[in-house]
Order: sequence, then structure tokens, then C-alpha cells
Amino acid sequence: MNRAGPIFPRKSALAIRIARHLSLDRDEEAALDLLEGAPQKLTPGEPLLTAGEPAVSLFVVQQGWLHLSNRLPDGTRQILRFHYPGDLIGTSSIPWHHAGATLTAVSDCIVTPVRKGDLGRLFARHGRIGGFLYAMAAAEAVAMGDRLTSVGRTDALHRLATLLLDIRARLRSTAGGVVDTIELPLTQTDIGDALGLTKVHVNRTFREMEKRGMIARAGKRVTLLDDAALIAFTGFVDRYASIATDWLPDEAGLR
Amino acid sequence: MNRAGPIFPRKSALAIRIARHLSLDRDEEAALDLLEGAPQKLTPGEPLLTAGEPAVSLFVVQQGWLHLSNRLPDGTRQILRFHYPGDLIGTSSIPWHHAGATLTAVSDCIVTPVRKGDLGRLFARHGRIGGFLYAMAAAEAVAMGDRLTSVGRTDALHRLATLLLDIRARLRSTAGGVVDTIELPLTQTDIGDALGLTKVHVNRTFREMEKRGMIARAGKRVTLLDDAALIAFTGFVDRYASIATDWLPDEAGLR
DNA sequence: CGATCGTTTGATTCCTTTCAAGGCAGGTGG
DNA sequence: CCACCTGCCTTGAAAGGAATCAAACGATCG
Repeated sequence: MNRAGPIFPRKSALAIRIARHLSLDRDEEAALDLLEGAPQKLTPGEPLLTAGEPAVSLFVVQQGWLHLSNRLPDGTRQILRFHYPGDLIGTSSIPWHHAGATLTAVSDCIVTPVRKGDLGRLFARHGRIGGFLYAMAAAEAVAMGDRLTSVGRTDALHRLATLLLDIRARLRSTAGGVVDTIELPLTQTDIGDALGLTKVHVNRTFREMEKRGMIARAGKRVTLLDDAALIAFTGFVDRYASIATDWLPDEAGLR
Repeated sequence: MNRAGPIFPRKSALAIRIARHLSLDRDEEAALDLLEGAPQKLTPGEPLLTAGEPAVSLFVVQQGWLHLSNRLPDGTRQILRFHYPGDLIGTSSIPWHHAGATLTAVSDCIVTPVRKGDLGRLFARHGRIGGFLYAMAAAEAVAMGDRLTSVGRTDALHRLATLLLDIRARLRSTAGGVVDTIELPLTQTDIGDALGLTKVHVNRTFREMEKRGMIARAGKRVTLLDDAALIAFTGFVDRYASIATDWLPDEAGLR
């Protein structure tokens, strides 16, 4: 890797994702090209934005994983969701002047800032893109609802299995191809904080899954051994496979 | 009440909420006036939209409460959030052609439909309103994150206290005035499904809160006895108090 | 090579569930 | 007008899943 400058596609991962769902006209493409600022690198564990802190920008993930978390008065933490390349993150600071939750890098990351004012202009001038971002946010809300369901109503085995399927589904939606082995940059503590479990119990649950032949592990690498069985076991629904845009007018319909 | 036709403000509760945060020009007001279809009544327990069902419309809550829920293969239910007047609901069916979760009336309700295509045109032509809807969705996502944190990381007493504060905060943001007594249309089973607890334990937790002098109950009416103490106890943050719109261009800035 | 962070394992405790059943209020039908 | 049903609230006893407490082990790092 070249240290002199960021190496990632000239096109933003967000622009690529949008273009995959929406056919953009010249104006819209130009607006997206000007949206993001200079790329920024993060190392594992580095906070990008802390809850309560003033926030003037959102960010686009270009490379790496991050997570969004809350901290309780007693110090315990809940991880709300994980973010992957192409995600527009820091949306929790849109409705207020301060960040509503904390963003932390999980792996080495590259992100690009989007000033809130610029996002506002994008919404005002290129509403179709705004509509797509709205749909993306809606899909993410559904995914968070699935997590809440998992945490609120299922035991540790189901929660962990669902999380693994969920992570795999997102990696697939980015990577394109079929992924069946996951390289997990997460510690068992992180996983526990995402699932509402202690790290000790996460560990026991991993072992239980191995013993049952649901997964195989090698270091940080996890392989899902029987897809169909896991999906049947958890009732998992992939929310990332696609996002409908037919409810948005096509270019002509803009009038 | 007059049965001949719906009795609620000519103005939609959504338009009122938007206008409270954003100063609308004539065009935008007109667009909002045409957005919603004929009002529809619901009785308690009546489903408005069921997960998996094809969905062509969202809805605006004009009166009453509803909840959004998921059901697991084994029949258990998780309530994801409650909806109140002024909320745009059914957004979980935006990214797909089918509803992503189930909407059910909690009390007597009046809702008005918004066709997805009409919402799409609103986004494309009146992007500032789209931006506001995006901010509203972001605030709701943060609130759901708070719920997830509560369910994943706190015990029954904290969860219930937080829920009561949350419900009270939303009623206040609608009702305007100071509300300290809540008229709960929810059964203890509903509350359990929202908090990831059994109805039995919800009951014991209510009693415990009474015993500790945190609340008083009379039928379905709950009174929060010591605000400051409850807020300190839970670390509750009111996410509904306000929504920033200064990141959106004002009318002039539209260009 | 000590130090630190993360994983693993065991023993015990505890919060919540499960199972069971009585009580109460509102609605229905005779 | 009242017996009867049904849904919801309430309470008790026992069982269970996960947390807590404790400690050993392994790997990475300066």
C-alpha cells in the first residue's frame, strides 16, 4: 500500500452504490463527485465521532468496518450496528447539533467527510438521490429492528448465529461474490456488546456452535457450515440484497 | 363524534409537524396538501400492514397509537417502536415491494395513506421536505438504538422506567404541554414484547416500581412521581424534543 | 521477555422465565 | 338482569440461561 495518498477507487463507494440502484444523469453524478471531502484514515479502535460531541459532518465509509455504539452511565456499552464500505454514517448527528451515538473504527478504515450543509443542498437540488438515501436509511432501520428482535426475544445461540448471517450478508452485498468464510476483526467483547451478552458467554456460545457443527473457526476466521440449516434455525432474512427505487421518478419524471 | 366523516384538523398532523420545523413556501404547502389520501379508521388490535404483504402506501398517523412489530418463527413477538400522531409510518416497506414489519393499531386510530410514488415525487420536487423526513427518520433510528441499548444492557427495572419516560417524552412533543400522567392503552403483554420481557415479569416490575415510589398506578393510568430521579436512574435522553433543520437550505438557497 | 489484550474454562449466583392458578372486569347471551 | 366467558392482571414456586467472579492460557508488542 502506498502511504503517500489514499488508494481507493476515484469513485466514492457511496456513489458506486447509488449508481448501482439508480441511473444518474450528468448533474447528479457531478453533485456526487463534489459531495465528499478529503479521505481520512483510521486505525482499529480509533473513535471517529463521540456521542455528545458537536458534529458538522457525516462520513462515507470507503474501506474497512466501523461500529456505532451507545454507552450507559455505568460504563457498559451497546453496539447498535456495524458499517461497511458504501455506508453513509454519522446520520445520528443529522437531527441535532451533537452526535447521537459514537462511531469507532473496527479495522483499518478510510472515510470521507460530507458536510451537513452539503448534504442539505444535495437533498434540495437532487431529491431523487435524497430519496435513495431515505430508502437506504429505511433498510438500515429494518435491519436494526431485526437486531432488536434477536436481542429481545432469542437466546445466545440464536443471536450469534443471526449476527454471523447478518455480517455475511453485508459482506456479500459489497463483495459481490459468494462469501462463506468471514474474517472477523471483532473481539468477543465486541460481539457481546452487539448481542447484549458478556464476552464469557459469547465464548461459550461459539464453542457450542462448533460442537453442534454449525460453524468452524480458525483464528479470527469463521466458516458457516450449513447455510440452509442456519437460516432455518434463525429465520434470518437478508435485508441488504436489494433496495427498490421504482417509487422514485426516473429522470424524465422530474419535470 | 360525527360518523359522517373524519373529524380532525383539516391540516395533516404530518404537515403540521413539518411546518413547525421548516418554514414552507406556497409550493411546498400545496404539495403536502395533496400528498395524503382519504382517512382510514382502525380499532385497537387491528393490523394496518402485515410483514411480507405487498405494500404500495405508507401512512400518516393522525390520531391514536400504533406499534411496529416483528414475529419470530416460534410465534414470539418483538415490538420495535410505537407511533404517534404526526409520524410517517410504514417506511419499512420503502426499500422493498413488501412490508418489512407489521403495523398494528394500539388504540382507536385515524391514518391517511401516502402512495409510494407520491412520496417519490415529493422527494424529487421538494427535496427540503425530503431532507426533513430524512432527519425525522434519523431521530427515530437513534430512539430505536436507545431501545436496543436498554434491552441489550439493562435489567427489567431500567427498561420499564426508560420506556415510560420515552412514551411520556413523545406525548409531550405532540401534546405541547407538560404531561406527567400517562394513559397507557398497552397491555402488560405489549409492554413485555417491547422490552424483551414476559408479561409476568412486567407485572412484577410495575409492582416493584410502585413499591419504590417511582410511579403510581390507577387502572391504565401511570404517573411518574419523581422525574429527576427517574432520569438520573435511567440516563434517559429525550430524542424528540427538537429536530435541527439548519443543515437544509432555506427557500432562497434553493437556487 | 515482561506486559497487555483477548480467549478459554470452572464454579457460583441471580435475574428472568416457565408453569400454575386465582382474581377481576367487561362483554355476551339467555 | 345475571350467569358465563374471555382477556388481562396478579401472585407463588421452581427451573434455567446468562452474569459474575476467578484464574489460567495464548498471542502480540515494544
